[in-house]
Amino acid sequence: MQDQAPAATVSRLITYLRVIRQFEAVGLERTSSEALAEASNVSAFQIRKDLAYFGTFGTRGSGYLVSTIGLRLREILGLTDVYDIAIVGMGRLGQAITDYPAMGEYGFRIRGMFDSDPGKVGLEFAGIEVSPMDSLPTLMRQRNFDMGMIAVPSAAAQEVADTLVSAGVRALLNFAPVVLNVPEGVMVEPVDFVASLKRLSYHLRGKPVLRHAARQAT
Amino acid sequence: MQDQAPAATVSRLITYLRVIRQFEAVGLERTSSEALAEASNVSAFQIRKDLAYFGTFGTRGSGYLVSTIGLRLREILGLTDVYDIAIVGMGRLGQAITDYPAMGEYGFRIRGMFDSDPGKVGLEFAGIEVSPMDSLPTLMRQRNFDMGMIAVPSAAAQEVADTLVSAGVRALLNFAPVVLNVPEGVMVEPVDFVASLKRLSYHLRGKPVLRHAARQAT
DNA sequence: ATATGTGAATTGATTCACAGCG
DNA sequence: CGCTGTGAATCAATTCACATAT
Repeated sequence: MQDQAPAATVSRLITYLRVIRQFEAVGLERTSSEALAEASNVSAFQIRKDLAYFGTFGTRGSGYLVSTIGLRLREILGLTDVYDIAIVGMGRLGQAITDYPAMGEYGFRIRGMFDSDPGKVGLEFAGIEVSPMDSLPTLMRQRNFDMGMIAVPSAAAQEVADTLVSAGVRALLNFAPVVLNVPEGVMVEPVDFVASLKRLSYHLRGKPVLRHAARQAT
Repeated sequence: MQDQAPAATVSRLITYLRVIRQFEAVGLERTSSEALAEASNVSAFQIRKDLAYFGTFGTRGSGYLVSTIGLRLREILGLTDVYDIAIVGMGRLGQAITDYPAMGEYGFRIRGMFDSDPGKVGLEFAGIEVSPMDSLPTLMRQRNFDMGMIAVPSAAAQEVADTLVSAGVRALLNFAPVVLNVPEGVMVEPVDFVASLKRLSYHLRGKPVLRHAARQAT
């Protein structure tokens, strides 16, 4: 099962599912590519093309059933499975992720917490004990983590990624602002809101609401 | 000054600048498209093409000067300016952003905090007092926020976006997992790590390390 | 009659090959 | 001679138009 669909399509499918969930929440039963397009800010063409990568969903002339498109989207995105996750780095960020509510709504389960700081080892968050970093390979054999979240300082991120990858993890969420080198078949998703701010600053460059004094950025 | 370069190019420029900063940190003076490519995980072609959108940077035959490419990247990305930011929603997420250290390294300054909850109004974070939501238009006139960060629950996000936009803000960082509708010229950057997890689950779909029991996702 | 599903056309981004400059 | 800068070629994604199914 190779990734035939473009990455942009997958990102949009995630949006479509969000919209469908809103439709489900208000009890809507039928919808159309037009209605989905409206709520997702894309064209109806785009939606039909995106869905077409994965088969046929609706009935011509009448549209889509909210329930079936919802189920199919969940299946396509792999959200009908459960994923066990290891967080590496239990500093402020790691701790914040721990009790983030929205994750449990899907099958994302945090099942391991690691830190190289002996002061952190043994602490408990959300009922899970922090293990020392060097126990990761051993614990991996028992718990088979599907995903790893890298919440360590930039300087340590590549080493953590290597450890996770050699333990068999093939999906990494990387909060550190560095490019990770991983072998073919391993997927890295960067999460970096400062990078997003920089995309915004590019958008605003040269036209601030108020002209500010120039300043040397570091 | 329209956005001539593709969005993907801008994202890569941010990566290049990160690499250049590492080069600066170790005192490296010269580099090449090849070296940058290596450290950024892209092709040397891509780097030269990306830079070419913005002019000429290096000297043929010898490569790039780390200092000049660093300066040019900062200029292109608008990072030599200062941006005043309003955070809306001072719940856990808003508070966490408040004392995030990496932001001050660039010219991103948090200058306003807003919340509609009277219990939050008047509290102080990082030396800034939380103002009531309805004072945003007034304060906007005094402080001219360049960017808005939306850290409110999904249900309130669109309304907050509308308020910010009509106050004149043209760059929004949206932490709520909803699609925001904004007029032409306003840029929205979504930040949603659960969406990133879903991209990972798509990557893993049907091939978990360990086969898990099926489960109905919501 | 209506809205999906899809081949064809178009647009855009990436890759390449090499011309141009130091 | 080496490495940048760039037009041309390839590849990919989006848009369109319409045939198709209900």
